[in-house]
Amino acid sequence: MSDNKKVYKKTVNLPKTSFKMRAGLLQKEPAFQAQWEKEGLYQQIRDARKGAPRFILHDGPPYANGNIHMGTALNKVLKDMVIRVKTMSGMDAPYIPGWDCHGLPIEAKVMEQLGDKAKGMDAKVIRRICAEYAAKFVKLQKTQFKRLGVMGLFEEPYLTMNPGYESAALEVFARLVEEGLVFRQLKPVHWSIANQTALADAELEHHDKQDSSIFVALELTSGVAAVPHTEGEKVALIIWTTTPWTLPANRAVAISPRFEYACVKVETQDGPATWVVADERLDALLETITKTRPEWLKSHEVIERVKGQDLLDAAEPITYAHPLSEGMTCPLVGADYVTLEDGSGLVHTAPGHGIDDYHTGLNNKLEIYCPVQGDGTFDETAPEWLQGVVVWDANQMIIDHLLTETKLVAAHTITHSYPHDWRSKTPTIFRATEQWFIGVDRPVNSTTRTLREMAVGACSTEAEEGGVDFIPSWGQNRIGGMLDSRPDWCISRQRSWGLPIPVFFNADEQPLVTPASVRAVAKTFAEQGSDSWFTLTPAELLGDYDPTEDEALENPEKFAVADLVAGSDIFDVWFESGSSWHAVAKARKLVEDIPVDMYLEGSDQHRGWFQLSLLPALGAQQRPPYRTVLTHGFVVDDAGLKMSKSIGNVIDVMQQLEKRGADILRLWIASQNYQDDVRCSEDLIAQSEDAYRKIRNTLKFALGACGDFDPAVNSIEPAEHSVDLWMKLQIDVLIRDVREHLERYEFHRATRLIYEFCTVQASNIYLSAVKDRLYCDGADSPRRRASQTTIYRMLMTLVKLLAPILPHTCQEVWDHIPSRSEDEPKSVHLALLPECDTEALDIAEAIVPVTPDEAAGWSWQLQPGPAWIWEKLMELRRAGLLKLEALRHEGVTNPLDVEAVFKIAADNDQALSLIDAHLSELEDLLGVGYARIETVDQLPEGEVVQVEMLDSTQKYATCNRSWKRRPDVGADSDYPDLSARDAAVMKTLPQSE
RNA sequence: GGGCUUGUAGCUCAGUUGGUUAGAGCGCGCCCCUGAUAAGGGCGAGGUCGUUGGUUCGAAUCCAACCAGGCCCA
Repeated sequence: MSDNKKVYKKTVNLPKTSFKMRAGLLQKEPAFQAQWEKEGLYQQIRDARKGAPRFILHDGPPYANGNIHMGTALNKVLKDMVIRVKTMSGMDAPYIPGWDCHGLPIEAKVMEQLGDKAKGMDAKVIRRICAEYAAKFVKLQKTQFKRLGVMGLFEEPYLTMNPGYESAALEVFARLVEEGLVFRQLKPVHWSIANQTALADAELEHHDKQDSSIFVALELTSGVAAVPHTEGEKVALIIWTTTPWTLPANRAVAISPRFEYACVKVETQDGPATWVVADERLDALLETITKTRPEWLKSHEVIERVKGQDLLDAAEPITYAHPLSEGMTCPLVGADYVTLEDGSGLVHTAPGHGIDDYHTGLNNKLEIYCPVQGDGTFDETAPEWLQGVVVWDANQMIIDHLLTETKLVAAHTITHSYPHDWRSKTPTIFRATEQWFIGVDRPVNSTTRTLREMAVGACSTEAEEGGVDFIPSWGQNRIGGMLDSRPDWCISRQRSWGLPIPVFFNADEQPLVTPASVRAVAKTFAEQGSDSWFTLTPAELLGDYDPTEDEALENPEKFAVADLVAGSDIFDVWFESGSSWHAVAKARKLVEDIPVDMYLEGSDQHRGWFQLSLLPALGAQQRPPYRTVLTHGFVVDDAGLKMSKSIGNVIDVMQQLEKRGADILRLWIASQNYQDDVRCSEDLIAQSEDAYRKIRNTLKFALGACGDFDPAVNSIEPAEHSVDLWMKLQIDVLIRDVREHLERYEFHRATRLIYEFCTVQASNIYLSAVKDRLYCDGADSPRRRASQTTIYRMLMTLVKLLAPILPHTCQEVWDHIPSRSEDEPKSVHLALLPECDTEALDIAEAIVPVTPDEAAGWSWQLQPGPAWIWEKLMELRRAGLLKLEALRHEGVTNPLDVEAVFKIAADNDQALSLIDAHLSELEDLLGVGYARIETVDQLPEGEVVQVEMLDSTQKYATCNRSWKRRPDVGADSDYPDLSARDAAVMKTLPQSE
């Protein structure tokens, strides 16, 4: 560098900012979070938005167990971005995070830790340990959520184990009792033998299991006339089952009235017989016999085929001898769920051991019989040889017994998918027990409609009043399908760690559960928590409740409070979290009444929280709890497979947080289309880190460019034809489009627009173009100030649009903005999103230019608007850059050593004036030293302006200050090594020597 | 097995009511700048639009089947 260059360097206005490119997020983010907490930013926002329209995003409580994972982070950050966008849109959007604290996973974990010590331990002691366990993880997860930059009322979260919450959940229960939706019934439920409890659907998972698949012949005891057979020979129904242990509870055989059944004459080693089996299943049955006991079946022949309906309509009803209970006969019944996919087309029906069987049992007045006890052993009502035997062991015993009795047709081992208890990973059974239910097909007292009807209605496409919006819209299909088919909701569990179902039993084992009795318990719980259920007497729990004054009781004299015994069931945890719209949204006065604005959870919650919040809300208040349901997909690995420890493709969120920082993770989340599954890997997050750097650098450059700019003093509107006007247009387009995407919660579109804006419009084009004037124009020159005005506008736009996504970085930028205008708030998080100058946009975009041909059809002449003009100029830029690239390969590597020549036909006045007006802007957009126009007689067909790039190293001298090679270097004799502009600038500067 | 859903360059995403040669940014490769420097600029190479069949003058787009994922069930 020459001495002169060194001298001039000091006179150049280089970027000036203390904002560092090195982000240091790992140190800065916790510092910002501490600062926000100290300054009470959340409360400041509440105060600032007091009285503004409310937006309530009601938090679905994560389970207070373990560390958060990537899915939790995705969910919380999406919620946080929604809250922040709404807040910055001027709404009052408080956020109260919550935790689901009760339930089996915690209890199981605690029991596991206690080991043998748990035996004989008092329920209230176990509950205390569970509460401590839950509290520990609430505290842990709270720290983790805050580390993600999630903003909310973390000092007062809602916990489902808080007395106030428990009491409020009981209030919801009281309403459901009042509406006649709560009932008690013997019903087969999924039962975990290992945990000795009924399980909710959500507590099951399916794994492969080996079982015995058997075919059994059940001999007819009456109605044989309906089956063609040889007089005097046995007639038998062939049934199939993979759970031989349920045969003691067999009470019927179900067939389909629609199918054809074959009457097959067989000769076996046990003698002759006629079998009834579905025609379509006969071959499969014979194949099984051939494979398992080929000697046994000597011959077979189909005598005739009869319709299932005909068997059901037999003059003398068909009955058969129970396979295990001597002397018992059972009926043949019809059912529509019989399939021909496997089995024999005749379905073994045990109403105490299966849901379909149960319904068939109800329809046909069969006994709901269940000889299996909670520990999985047979009770004293079972055949003596089975009593005390565990069902899994009973399978083989029963097969052996059937073989001895010559009732077995075939048996072999199969592997099939079978429900397992998600905690103990052991297979579950269906077992009929007395359970509490919320009925979905019972008319709700105050409406005559059923819960199912109301729920399906609220979620249907015919968006009636109070209908729910689903984002994405197929959520409606999904929840609708589930609501159509869901059974009554079994809300009771036989465990300790939960909210007790406030039921008392009298001496006759009759339950006391009325709106008043439930509310009495709710009152006690509000004061003393649900632990009181285990420490207080029923009289104390019920307080001043008096059965004789309870109109809901038909026979109050039978319910003397002193003689009552408290029940031992607790609620399904879903009932608790499903009451949060009342226990939190209403109780904390977030809303006057439901619906709240939004529930936002993963798509698995269509069956979970969305549905199990909808039902109680409809039951209690006949309206849905939410206006909008927004769902997101799951986090999967880079190949789209689910993350699992066994595959080893899990990306740990806290590890990423400690490695890269929250804003990187947030940017990654914001850039994903969450409606689908979200792919995640180390590399994919690393890509967001690159994007972050680009954004950060753009912000840094803007801060540096405004280092000596005070908007209140130095603002100047850009001159006509300046590239600043183009930039202003781009900013307005950005604001318009980004806000549109944000309003639709399409963060990934908004994020991409902002990012591409930083890359293309800002970095590649505008900032590169105005560098020369920022650096070399006089510090206070109008042209430079106009660019600064534009850059400042760009900076404020970006920092506000980005604030919901990158709260820490934007706070940092905000703190570095020099001479930030007085009307701007102290924190960017108190600011409003930028407004688009729609008027300017309309003017720029609405005036559409037309070619003369196109104009022919119009009655008036259209003028090209700025947007169109700039589009043409940008095309010239692209063409010029290509030429520049070609020149570079010829050895002219520095564009400042190049002059751009625009060739225009001499008679094209319009083009000449257009290019002339924008000549200096084109010079900078191309980054060349000099640009000029050259008129020519004619241009090739279709060309209006032709751009050429010429090596000017031999033609012009280089300006030692701006480094541009141009003809006006040396024009000022005082500064022979400077261009005219730079010489003029130098003369305005105070002489340093 | 059933319900809902997804499949466009290595990655993240655009692709209007079916209509020229399927786009962008990143990443990658090559080049340049050194006054945005743990930065910046330019150019370029990347795609049988999951597969197969069908409708159509014409399909990434409409239909069907299949394949591979995901969630929820059985």
